[in-house]
Amino acid sequence: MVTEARTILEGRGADAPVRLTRADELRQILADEIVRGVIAPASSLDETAIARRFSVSRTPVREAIRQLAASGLVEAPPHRAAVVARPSHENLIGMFETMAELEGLCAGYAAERMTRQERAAIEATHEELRQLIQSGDPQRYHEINQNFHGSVYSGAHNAYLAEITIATRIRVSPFRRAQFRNLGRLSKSHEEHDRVVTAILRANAPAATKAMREHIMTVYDEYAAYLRSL
Amino acid sequence: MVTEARTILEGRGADAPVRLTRADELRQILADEIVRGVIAPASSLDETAIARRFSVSRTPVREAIRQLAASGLVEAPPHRAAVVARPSHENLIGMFETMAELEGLCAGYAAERMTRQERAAIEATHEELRQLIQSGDPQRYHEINQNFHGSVYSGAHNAYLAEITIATRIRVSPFRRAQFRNLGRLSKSHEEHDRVVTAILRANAPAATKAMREHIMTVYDEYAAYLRSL
DNA sequence: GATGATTTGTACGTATGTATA
DNA sequence: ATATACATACGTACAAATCAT
Repeated sequence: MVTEARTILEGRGADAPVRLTRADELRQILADEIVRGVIAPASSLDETAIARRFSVSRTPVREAIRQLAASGLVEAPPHRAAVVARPSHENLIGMFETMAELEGLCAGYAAERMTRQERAAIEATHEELRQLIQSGDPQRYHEINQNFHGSVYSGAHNAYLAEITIATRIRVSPFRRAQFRNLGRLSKSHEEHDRVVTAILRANAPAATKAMREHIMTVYDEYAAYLRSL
Repeated sequence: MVTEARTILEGRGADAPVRLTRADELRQILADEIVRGVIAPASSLDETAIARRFSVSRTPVREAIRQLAASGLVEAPPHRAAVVARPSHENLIGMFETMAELEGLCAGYAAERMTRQERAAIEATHEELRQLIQSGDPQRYHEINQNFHGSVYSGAHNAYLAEITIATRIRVSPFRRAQFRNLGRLSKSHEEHDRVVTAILRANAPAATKAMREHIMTVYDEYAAYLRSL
C-alpha cells in the first residue's frame, strides 16, 4: 500500500536507485497487472506458475501474493490458491462511496492548505486536460487525470489521508476500466473538474469537497450504467 | 487482538473450526503486541529471534512481518530488520485528523442507515458505559468503548469504510495508550458520546458526523497534551 | 576502508492439507 | 467414500547484503 502510494506520488527517483528485493518487484508487477486488468478479477494466482513465469523460486512469489492479500487486491485463503478479489456489488458500491468521501476530504483540505505553487500547478494540469479533450486520446487523458487527482491528494498536506485515498483508488481501479471508453465522458469530466478547481483556487473548502464528491459519484454512476448495459 | 502465544504451540483446539497457518497466527500475535505496546514503537523485529521465541522457522515469521508492513504497523526496508513504525509527529497529526473524519463519516451514515435494532443496541452500550464511569475500571471501559465505536462502524452499512476506519484506529492505537489514565476523561468521553448517540437516534447525520469528529479530535488533544507534559 | 560476523533474501525439499477421479 | 494428484505451508541450506570491528 505504502509502496504503490510512493510510486504514484513521487515516481522513481533516478538519484536514489533503491535495490528492491525480488518479492517487492513481483508485488509491483502483479499489482500493476491486476489494476490494469491484465489479470482479471476472480483469476487464481498459481504460485508455481508465477514462479516459472519470472524464473524465481516460489518463496518471493508467495511473499508478494500475501502482501497483495494484505492490501485487499487479492484474497488468499489458507491452503488454497489466491484469487484476484472480486468484491460483491454491494461492496463495490461501498468502495465507490468511500472513495468519493475520501477524495472530497482531500479536496477540502487542499482548498485550505495548498501553497501558491500547488494551486498554480493544479490549474496548469487542469488546462492540460482541457486541451487533451480535443485530441481524443483517452489513454493520455487517463494519465494526466491521475496527475490531477494526485495533486489534490498531496495538496491536502496529510500523508496518511493521501495514502488511504490512493489505496482505495487502486482497489477500485480493476472495475472502472471502461471509464473513458466513450469520448463524451472526457468533456463532462472536465466540467466537473472545473468546479473542483474553482473552489480550490477560491479556498472554498466545503464547495471543493462537494464538487469532488459529486465528481467521483458521477464516475460511479457511469460504471453502474455500464454494468447494466452488459 | 485476540490471540495468545499458547495457541501456536499446541495442536488445534477441538472446537476451532478454522485452522490458521502459523504465519497468520504470528501476525495476529505480533499485531496485538504492537497495538498494546508490549513491543514498543521503534523496536526492531529480529526474524531469527522471533522464530526461536515461537519455535518455528523463519519462513512464517517473515511472512507475518511483511504483512504487518503492508498494513503499516511496521516498516520493513530491504535487507534490514523491520522496525515497529514510529510516525513523525506530523504524520500522527494526519492520522488522528483522518481518523476523526472517518469516524465522523461512519457516524453520519449510521444516523441514516441504522436499523431499529442497531439503534437500540448502541443505546444499550452507551448506557453500559455510563454505569462503568462509577466503577472506575479504565480497562473495562476501554473494552466496552471499543464495542461502542464498533457499533457505529457496522451501523454505517459500508464494509469498506468500516475496514479502513478500523485499520486507522489500529495504526494509531500504539500512541494513545495513556488515554484513560486519568479518570476524569471517562466522564468527558461519555458526554461526547452522548451527543453522538442523540444525533444518531434522531437520524441527524450532519450532527452525528460533527459530534463524532469532535469526540475524536478531543482524544487527539488529550494525547497532544500528554506529549507536552513529558 | 577493509574484513569478519550477523542478518536478511532466495532456493529447494518435504510435509500437510485440498481438490478431484 | 477412498484414494490419488496436486498446491500450499513450513523447514533447512545457502547466497547476498548489511553492520560492526
